[in-house]
Amino acid sequence: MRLTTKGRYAVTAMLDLAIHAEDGPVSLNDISGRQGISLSYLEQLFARLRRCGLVSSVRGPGGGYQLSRATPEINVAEIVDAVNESMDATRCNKQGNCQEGFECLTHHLWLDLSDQIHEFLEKISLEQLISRNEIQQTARRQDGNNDNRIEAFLSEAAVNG
Amino acid sequence: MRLTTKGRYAVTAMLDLAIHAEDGPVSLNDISGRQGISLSYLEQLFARLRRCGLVSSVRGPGGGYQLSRATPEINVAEIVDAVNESMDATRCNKQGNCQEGFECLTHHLWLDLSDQIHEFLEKISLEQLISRNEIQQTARRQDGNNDNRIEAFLSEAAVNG
DNA sequence: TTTATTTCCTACTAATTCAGTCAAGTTTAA
DNA sequence: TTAAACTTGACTGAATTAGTAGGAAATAAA
Repeated sequence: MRLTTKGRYAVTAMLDLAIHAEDGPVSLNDISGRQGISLSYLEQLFARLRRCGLVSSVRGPGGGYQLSRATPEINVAEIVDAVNESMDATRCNKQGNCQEGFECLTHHLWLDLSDQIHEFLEKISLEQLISRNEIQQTARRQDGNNDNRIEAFLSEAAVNG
Repeated sequence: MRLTTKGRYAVTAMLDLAIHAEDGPVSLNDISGRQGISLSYLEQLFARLRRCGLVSSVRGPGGGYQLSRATPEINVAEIVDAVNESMDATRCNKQGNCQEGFECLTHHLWLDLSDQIHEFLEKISLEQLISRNEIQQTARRQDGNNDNRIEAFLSEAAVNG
């Protein structure tokens, strides 16, 4: 079992996508800028997310990615599953042949833990995440930085005619 | 966050220790034979378990390892913590500086998940594990193999005088 | 006192995965 | 037609895993 940057980045990016869904397709370049994730790495992650049917892509200028389903219909577990192998805690992939064809002494413990983790992550939808206070604050901070850049660009444009 | 063979072996070995506690100190060689874990690897794991005060050692012939506390007083979480870094799911070790000094968009999600996992594993003591049916069965199977070997040895000894 | 058994300690290694880069493509709106 | 944007595959340095190897120290038993 593992949860690494890969799975964490995927959820973060999907959440960014959900937050900025109103503006049409979101480019990986924008996500990269806001979330501090390298563009090339995002490309790899979204290839998997697309293959699992979680997002759809729009190519060409003005294109980007969109969620395939509404935010209440996407939960964190499936995002992590899409990019990470899984959150399975057993060694035997739940086969029960962990020690010479038989169950190891702790097989059922890890089975229970796997269920526990999966249930927890399954219960959390993107919509629920968006509605959380801390996340809205963080999102505003990230967008604020972006707005500042836009403002700076616009005022400069005004000066230059 | 990760749960690998290291953490799983540690819990398995501690459980083996708990099950055979009545026979006095348990040697790593015995555990290695019963649980199919390499002796050298066990030595590394028990060095950490000893440093964390979970087991005490008796050197010399007939020696081995003993639990430092009674089985209800040892839970799975502390065993995993002793050998694995931790089951912390955040990237920032709960510091909240995951993205350029600020919290990343999903910081609180991973914080909650970490708590969830830790609480779950904390609630499970070695005593609870021992009392589980599947574990008793597995233990009997493992000891059975061992008993067969002892029987074979004894009957051979009888033949040889 | 010797010997066998056991823990203790350090160093090494092959394989895997992570996290990310690089370089070439293809699509398609403007 | 052109450039923005996605797509794909190969590659890489660093870290971690899952061990192995070899010996030193302690100690109970012969």
